[in-house]
Amino acid sequence: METFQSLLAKKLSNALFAAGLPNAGELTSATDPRFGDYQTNAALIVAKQQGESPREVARRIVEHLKVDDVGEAPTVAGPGFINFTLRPAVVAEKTASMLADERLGVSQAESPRRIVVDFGSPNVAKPMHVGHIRSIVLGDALARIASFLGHEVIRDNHIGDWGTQFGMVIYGWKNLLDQDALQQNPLAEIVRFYKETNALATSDPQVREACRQELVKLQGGDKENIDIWNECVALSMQDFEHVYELLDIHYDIQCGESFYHDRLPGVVEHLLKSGIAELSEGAVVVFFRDVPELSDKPCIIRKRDGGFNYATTDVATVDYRLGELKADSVWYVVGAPQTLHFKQIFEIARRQGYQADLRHITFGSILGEDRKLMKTRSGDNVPLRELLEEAGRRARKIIEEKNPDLSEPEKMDVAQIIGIGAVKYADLSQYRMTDYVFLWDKMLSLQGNTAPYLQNAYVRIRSIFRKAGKSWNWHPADKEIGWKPMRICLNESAEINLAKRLCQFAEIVPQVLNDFRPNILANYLFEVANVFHTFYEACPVLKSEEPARSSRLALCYLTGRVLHRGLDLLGIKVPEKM
RNA sequence: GUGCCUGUAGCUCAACCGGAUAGAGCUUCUGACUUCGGAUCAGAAGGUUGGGGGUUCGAAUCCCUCCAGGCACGCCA
Repeated sequence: METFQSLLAKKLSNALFAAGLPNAGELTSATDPRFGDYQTNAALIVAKQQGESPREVARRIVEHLKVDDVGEAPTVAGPGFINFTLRPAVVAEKTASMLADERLGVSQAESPRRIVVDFGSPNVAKPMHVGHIRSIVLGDALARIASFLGHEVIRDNHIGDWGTQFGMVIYGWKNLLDQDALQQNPLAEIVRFYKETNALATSDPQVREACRQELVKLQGGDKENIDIWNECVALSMQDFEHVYELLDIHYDIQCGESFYHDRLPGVVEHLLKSGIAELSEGAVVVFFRDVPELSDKPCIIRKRDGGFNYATTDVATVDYRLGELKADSVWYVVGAPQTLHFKQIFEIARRQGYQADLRHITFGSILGEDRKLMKTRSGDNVPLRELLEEAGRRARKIIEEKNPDLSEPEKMDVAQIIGIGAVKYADLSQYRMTDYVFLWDKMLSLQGNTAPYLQNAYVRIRSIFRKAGKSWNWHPADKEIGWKPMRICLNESAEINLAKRLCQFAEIVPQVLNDFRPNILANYLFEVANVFHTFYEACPVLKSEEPARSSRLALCYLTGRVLHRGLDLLGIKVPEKM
């Protein structure tokens, strides 16, 4: 289904051609309702290129614009903008066709790609903490959107399950393990003795050496150490899975660092042979002498002592994803501190001849109310599991206040949906690069740009349909569209505004991937909820006469589906009641 | 020291590849309820876009410079 935007863009392009002008500028939705629904700055750009009067160029373009099938006659305004206004009847038609479309008008990508999305990536023997939220939530939302747009998405959890920390973990397991505590809370106990070992190793060279020996034994395949390692990985995974369940996150593959362990010697050998890497001060190093920004930033892929590091693993990972998984694109949803590292890894991939699209998608930090990195009172990282449980508890409290009549199972279910949704939405509704302040009251508020506000709009719609009776008994999540083709009539301005906004869903969703910004979709959904509420105030639905009644019910239905689908693309669920 | 990121209303954040009078929400103030779930809506107030230069028809956006905060810069991940 073609969007108004792309339809008008084609018409514009034709008009420019017919007027003998170069194709230029862009056609976007209007920045202000006074300027109609869509606008283009094409005349301004062309006029600049050709040294002519912008308004004069605009007039020439307008002469060739044939848009009478969708809108009013285009107007020239301001310095030379051309504004377009849609006719309500055309909007009504489009709205009706959206009703019958399972994809709500969103087109599949013209050239579907195979995309590996690398996000989350927790470390074994360390609990996931608040710092992991952004990677998980962002990565999952991007994966959902890419998948909806028709790409083949492989979600990969690159778990930190191999590396020097295991020397200490194994030493701690052998010397400091408290079996009872391990039974009680396995991961907490592992973290405890890992920290203690770490402290010991820092102050005591003998412990440090012992840890190193344990690591050497592990890497040499020592049976006892391998068993301990396996046990620690399994216990950690249980904890991760619990968090993933709370967050409704599902990976397609979980190729952690250990998965690549066997491949590392081959990787280094290959890079040496091909001349990409060289020996330097005993280590194997890749220099980027011809890349200005990396010229003084070499990348070590094998340490002087023969050990491998995370750069080695990441090169092996690129090999696997591009060489064996045949990915066209890899998205690394990883914090900004690793920017330099990924520049190096991507450059090494390029030198190996890979042409895939490799992206490092960075994001800002989560701050506490003091505007410093969010920590517990004792200065530790905030465990993610506890944070999510807290979200559920707080949501539960609000539900008790606002809607005590819900049944107990409903309360539990709704609290989960609202609490988790609030945390996810707080993250996704803002530009990923800026740091943001984590405020419970703000994200759980029923007012403003929050998940509960959007969920409430949806709940109101569902409530209307419960009252509307059996003949309207379908659900937005149903695969089957239970809606017969019907006429939509748009008379009130609130109806027109709502319908126009709904039609933009298909324009917004693909935009998210331009620069990996789910906040564009979040803001759009907020606007939808907003114009819906205005409509809801201004236009009675159930009490109105036919044909307005059916038409308004259809608008409600479509709004419900857009909210449902839109939030689903962000990984957020909606309750039926709240 | 070098490089990257960030700086927008009192607070939390938008503004898509340079577009029109920089938008929301919270807070404050003024209105609208025998409501389809008022958990809402309508309206008002609130700005030298960190400072200063520059590029042009036009700059929060691009360039230069300074300030503030964060991060990274050869054997941790």
